[in-house]
Amino acid sequence: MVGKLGEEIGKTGPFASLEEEVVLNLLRTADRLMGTIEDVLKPVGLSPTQYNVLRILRGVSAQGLSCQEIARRMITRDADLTRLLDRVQQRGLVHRQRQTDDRRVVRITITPAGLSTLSELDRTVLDLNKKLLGHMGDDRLKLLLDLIEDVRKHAEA
Amino acid sequence: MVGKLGEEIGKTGPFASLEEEVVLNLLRTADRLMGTIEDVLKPVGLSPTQYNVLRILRGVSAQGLSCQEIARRMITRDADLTRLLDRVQQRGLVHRQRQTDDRRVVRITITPAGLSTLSELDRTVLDLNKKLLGHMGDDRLKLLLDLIEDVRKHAEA
DNA sequence: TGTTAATATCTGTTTTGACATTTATTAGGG
DNA sequence: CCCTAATAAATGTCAAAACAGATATTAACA
Repeated sequence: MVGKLGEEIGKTGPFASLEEEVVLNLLRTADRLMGTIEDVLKPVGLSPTQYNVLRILRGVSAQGLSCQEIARRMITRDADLTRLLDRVQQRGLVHRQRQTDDRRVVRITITPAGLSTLSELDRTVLDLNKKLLGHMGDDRLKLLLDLIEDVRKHAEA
Repeated sequence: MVGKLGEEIGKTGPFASLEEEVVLNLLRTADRLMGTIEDVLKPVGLSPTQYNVLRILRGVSAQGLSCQEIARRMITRDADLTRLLDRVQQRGLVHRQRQTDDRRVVRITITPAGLSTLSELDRTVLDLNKKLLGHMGDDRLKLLLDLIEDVRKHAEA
């Protein structure tokens, strides 16, 4: 029952269950992936969350999104989107404007500077993903995707 | 090419590659799992990292571990283990003692209070893991484990 | 219409994380 | 042995996350 992570982290006893082994493996794997992503973003001074927000904004053309729409789409949750946006706004990467019809919502758009920062990273990120997962064939990747989505849907419900 | 996460987060365009879709799905799934884990740990006032450290220490019997051994085994990396240990030590959950033969290393052991805190959580955590992944059969879980380990080994190398 | 609830975002405060540096101790080569 | 490098852990400092609560605006309904 002790799998390869069990050996690697020096654990002597078994995992409490197969489910636990999968959860811990998944968390550790995600942490390591995030580490490599941080490494490639560091040179341009973006955190993974900031990068994620910029990419979300690039994907929605010029009309932008409200804060809560951004929050909903993010890969990792962030309790304090306001100040995250403060920081990228100060660097000129996004633009904020209060909506006129509903003055509660603030519409966020990506600036040309934001777009250019992103495009600098596109090739690097593409290469990184290939480097991280390219060794697995497409069939195994599709299988993995199917299984992961099964987990995620259950965890998000 | 646009998978279910693509639909869910409202993305209109496709992922840049299958590899990217897998990476993003994996990160988002891990984030949601971590969220539910935080929720069950919150009542006892432990962070996931603190809980992880205590479990590592429980697994190695009484002789304990050095700081760097703990760091190596952790699920998520932590640059500041010293102060994490400060906090759990102040709560009486671990014990610190400098080694006599090599006075550079500090040996950390879990206290009875630490063990009892953990055992309070065992049932809850077991149930949580079942709730999160129990809907997938063992066969699919084993398949997922195999695929995830393939990713992790490559990412850790 | 007035009053309360709901929504969207922001702010204040405290804790935690990140990063670089520092101290203490041991190991190794000349 | 002495000097330098290597290792283990701790510390100082600053940025970012967590948590609670506040503000502004709109919606809902008696």
